[in-house]
Amino acid sequence: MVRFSKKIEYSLIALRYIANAKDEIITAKEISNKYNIPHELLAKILQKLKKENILISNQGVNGGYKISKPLNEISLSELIEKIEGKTALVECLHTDNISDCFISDCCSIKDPINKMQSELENLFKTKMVSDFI
Amino acid sequence: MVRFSKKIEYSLIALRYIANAKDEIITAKEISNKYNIPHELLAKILQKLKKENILISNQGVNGGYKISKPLNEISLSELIEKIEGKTALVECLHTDNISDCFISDCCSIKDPINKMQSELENLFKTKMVSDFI
DNA sequence: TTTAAATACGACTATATTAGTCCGGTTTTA
DNA sequence: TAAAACCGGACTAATATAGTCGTATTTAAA
Repeated sequence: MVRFSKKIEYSLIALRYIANAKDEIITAKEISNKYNIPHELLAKILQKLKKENILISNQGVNGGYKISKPLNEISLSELIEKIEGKTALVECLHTDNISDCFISDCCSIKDPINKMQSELENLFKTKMVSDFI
Repeated sequence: MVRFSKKIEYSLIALRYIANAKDEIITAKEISNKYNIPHELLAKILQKLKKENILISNQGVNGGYKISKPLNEISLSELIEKIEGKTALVECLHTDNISDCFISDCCSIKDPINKMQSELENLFKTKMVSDFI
């Protein structure tokens, strides 16, 4: 019910590794070899992190990735959202279109779940990626 | 990444409904009709809740379910564990057999994730099912 | 004592999500 | 110009979740 996806797990591992290397450029291959992470999958994740401005990339031979900002400035919340997109605790919260939820009239559990949602989000906002190294 | 399963959602809806009915006996059919929840699925969930001593059941004609203890004595944590079983944030934490995790030597993210796990568990322990009605 | 309405239980199927692969590109350095 | 890296999208595989089906068993009432 609450579980990090592989993408998040691999992101944490990779970010830690790249950050530790300071300004040295790190290739996807190096990380995937070291941690036995499928190369193509990791490559995708790093590309995403680059697109989201968490990493900086160099193409071509001797290319690779560098960290673009300190890990204590990236919250778990931000990482999850950028990797997986926004998610909600229950489906009917996902869309603003409440009418999608055919039990909305009689279903009063929505509001408390909403509150729960914020509490979780707040918790994830206070956790920085740097806390996971 | 963090989302209630339908089972949890349906459990909350059903528990609330049954608890509100006080000592009146409620059938799975009544709830599934009212909230458009697949009957067989809800029935299974109620049977599980009975097995876990959250509900009391009567078989036969005029049978159904009653609540066995106040909802403010059932934590979200307990409900989730009883419905879905124990889960961990990342897979290698799931089993005690650390050696399963082939990156355990070099993967230092495990401990912080463990801590995160406890924080989430604590949060879920403080939330009672009664908070969701 | 039979029937109908309910729970009980396990096996099965369908759907959705997640994880991982493949392939054809582009960029860049040696 | 070749090799090594990133880039990107479509595809497949594996797993988890959601839902169905069939067959018992129990029990109240006709």
